[in-house]
Amino acid sequence: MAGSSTAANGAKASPAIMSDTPRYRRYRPEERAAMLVEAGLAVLAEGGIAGFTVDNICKKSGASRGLIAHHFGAKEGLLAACYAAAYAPLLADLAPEEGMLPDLATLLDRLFSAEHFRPETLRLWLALWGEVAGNPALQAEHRRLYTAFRASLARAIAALAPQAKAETLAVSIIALADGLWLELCIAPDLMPAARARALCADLLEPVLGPLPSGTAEKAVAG
Amino acid sequence: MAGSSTAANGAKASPAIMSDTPRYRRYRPEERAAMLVEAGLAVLAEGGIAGFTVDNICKKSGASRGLIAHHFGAKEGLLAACYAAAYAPLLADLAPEEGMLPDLATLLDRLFSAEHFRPETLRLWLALWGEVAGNPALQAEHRRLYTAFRASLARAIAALAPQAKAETLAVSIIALADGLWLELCIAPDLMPAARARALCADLLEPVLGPLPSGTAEKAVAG
DNA sequence: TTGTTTGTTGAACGATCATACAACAATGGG
DNA sequence: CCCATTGTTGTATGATCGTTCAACAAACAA
Repeated sequence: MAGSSTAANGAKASPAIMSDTPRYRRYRPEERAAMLVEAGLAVLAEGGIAGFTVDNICKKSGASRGLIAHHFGAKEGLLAACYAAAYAPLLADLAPEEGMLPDLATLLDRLFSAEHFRPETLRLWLALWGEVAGNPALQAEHRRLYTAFRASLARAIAALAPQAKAETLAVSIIALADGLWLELCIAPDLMPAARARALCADLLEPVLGPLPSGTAEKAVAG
Repeated sequence: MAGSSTAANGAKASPAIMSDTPRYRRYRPEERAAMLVEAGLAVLAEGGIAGFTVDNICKKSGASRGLIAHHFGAKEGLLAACYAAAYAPLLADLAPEEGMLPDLATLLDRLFSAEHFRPETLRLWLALWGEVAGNPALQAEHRRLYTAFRASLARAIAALAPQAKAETLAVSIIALADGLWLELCIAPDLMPAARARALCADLLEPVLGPLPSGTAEKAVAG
C-alpha cells in the first residue's frame, strides 16, 4: 500500500481525503514481533510446516513481506521464536512459580486440559517436532525445555509417592500424553481430553495409588 | 541422458562405443514404483516433508523427473503409497498371519525392536503424521490401519489377562510407544529401544502381572 | 511547522518447486 | 532382422518460494 518507485503514486482516489488516513500503523518492535509469532503459530497449526510461508504469515498478520527479515533476520528466526512461544504456556501451567508446585492430580488436569489438548495444538506441535528433528538449534532448545518440564513432573510424583521411580514415571507420563495427543489429532471424536486423562490415571494408579481427582470433577484448567 | 530435441544429439564420445551400452534400464511398473516409494521414504526420513521433492526423490532413486507423474499421477499419489509402505512392516510384525497371534511380551519386543525404534523411522513418521493431519484421504487410511493395529494388541492383552480392559490398554500402549518414539528422536542417547521397552513394562506389569521377557534377553526381532 | 529517526512497504530478483509433454529407446514378439 | 509397445527422459513452463533493498511515511522531538 505504501508508495512505490513508479509514477503511479499518490493517485489513489482523492489526495485531499487520503492525507488524514494513515497508510499503515507503526508498532513497537516487540509488538510487531509478537504479531508475527502469533501469525506463524496460526499458519503452522493450519497447514503444517508447508504452510509456514512468508506470504501466509504476512497475510495472516496483516504485515508486509519485508517485516519477517527485519524483525527476525530470516524466516528461520521466526520459527525459533514460534517454537519458544508454543512451549511457554505449557511450562507456565505446569510450573507456575518457582518453589510452589501443584500436586500431581492438578498437573494431570492441566496437562489434559481442553486448552492444551486439542487437534489445533497438536498440529502445531507436529510441525514443530518435524523441524526440531533436523535443526540442532531447535533441538537444544527443546532439550532444555523438556528437561524442566520433566523435572516439575518428577517432583510432583516424588511428593505424592516417595517410593516411586519419579524420573522414570515422569518420562512415561510425558510420552503417554504425547501419544494420546497424537490420537486426538487422528480421531478427535474418540479421544477427548477427559478420556485421555482417564487413560493416564488408569495406568498410573496401580503404581502410585489413587489420584485425588482421578475420575471426574475438580478439573482445574479444563 | 536420453536424446533431446536439440541438434547436439548423438555426439557423446564415440557413437560406435555408445551403441552397446544401454542409456537406461527399463523396469516393470511395479518394480519402478517400489523404487520410487523407497526413495520417497528415504528423503522423508532425511529432510521431512520439506525434503519430499520431485528432484530429491528422483535423484535418490536414480530415475528421471517424469516418472513420478507417470507411475503415481502426481507427487501426492507417491506420498500415499509411501504412507502405506511405512505402515506395512509394522502391521506385518504385529500380526504376521491371520489367526496366529504372538503373545503380548513378544509383541512388545517387536514393537520396541531396534528395527522399528530408531530416529530415522521416527523422522519418517513425524513427516507423515503432519501430512495425515491435513489430508482426509491419508487420515482415513491411517484410521483403518491403526484400528487393525490396536485390535491385534487388544487380543494379545485379552489372552494374557482376561480381566483387564484390553481395548483401553491397547490404546495406552500405542500412545506410550508413540511418545517414547518421540523422545528417542529428541534424545537418542537417553532413550534406546531397551529403555523404552522397560518403561512400557514397568507401567504395564502392575496392571497385567509380570511379563515373561520383561527386563532383558529373549528379544525376538531386535 | 520542520527535521530526524526508524518501522514499514512492495516490487524485483534468482532459486526452486510440481507438472506437462513430445521425443527417445529398451524390450520382446514377430 | 524389423516393428510395435511402452517405460523413460529431460526440457519447458508457470507458479511460488525466501530474500533484498531503496523509497516511503508514521511518530516524535524541537
